[in-house]
Amino acid sequence: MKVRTIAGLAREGGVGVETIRFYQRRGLMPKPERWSSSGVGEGIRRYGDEDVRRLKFIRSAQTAGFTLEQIRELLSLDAGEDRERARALAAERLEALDRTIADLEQARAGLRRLAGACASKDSGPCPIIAAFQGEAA
Amino acid sequence: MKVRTIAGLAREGGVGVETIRFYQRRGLMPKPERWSSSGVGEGIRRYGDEDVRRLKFIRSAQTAGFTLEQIRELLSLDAGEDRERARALAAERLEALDRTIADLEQARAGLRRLAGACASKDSGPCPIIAAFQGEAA
DNA sequence: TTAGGTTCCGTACTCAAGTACGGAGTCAAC
DNA sequence: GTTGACTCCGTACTTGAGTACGGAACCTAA
Repeated sequence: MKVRTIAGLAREGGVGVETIRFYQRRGLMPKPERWSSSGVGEGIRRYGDEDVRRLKFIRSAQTAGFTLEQIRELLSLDAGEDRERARALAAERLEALDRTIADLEQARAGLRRLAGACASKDSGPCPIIAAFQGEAA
Repeated sequence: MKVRTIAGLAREGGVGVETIRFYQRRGLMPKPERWSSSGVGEGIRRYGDEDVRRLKFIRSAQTAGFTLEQIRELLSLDAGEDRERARALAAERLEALDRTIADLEQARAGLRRLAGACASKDSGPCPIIAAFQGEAA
């Protein structure tokens, strides 16, 4: 079980040190005990593999569109008994995500029209608003 | 050419009045002259169909992931001569949009796994972190 | 002509998700 | 046994996109 300092954890998680501290303040990441090798003073905190997994989970869940607050709840549900709640959160997000993806695909179509309209080398204005609006809603 | 007050424009554009004012301050929407029917006083501003189109464009462009600042530039390019720049903006956004959609589709797969893992009615914990992380990067 | 709803404007506040800063403590290597 | 990098902590600042507020001017219908 590899251990790392906060900088190592940050590196493996692809975030900055300050971000981890921020997650700790928000209750998303634990603050492991400070531990001094030389027995003198308070020492520093060390992080294990579990912390890396947790951090990576946070990043993926964020990509899925969960807010940090919702992620905090998911994490508190992990290994808990409330499957019902976990499923509800997932289902709700799944629906929103599908809507978002659909919106984005519509937007992509508009953008292609726009790029196309401005592509031909002949000078003169390309009507951006009209091109992008197209026949879309 | 129908005219409307700011509230009418807001309604047709599906935004709040304050949002339009905000866009005016940011230079995304024009501030038409104030016009008084009775000739007394300064009157109020009236908005036409062009303003509705402009407002709807802003909303679609936002969905496509442009920032308001980039949208301001696009609008200034509309009917301008700089096709090159317009195309560059569109292409860049198109690329980012494709990445985003791909990420979201990955996230959707994770979410489905999560929903599935917590779906079976047997009690006991469902390992949210593991389920969502799955085998995804 | 007056009461109400709107409009106009400047300024201030909100929210999510970080980022930055500064000083004190800790650690590892030379 | 000191120096230079890293950690810890609290607090403050940032960014993007709005929202809210309050007072004065304006407009419309009764």
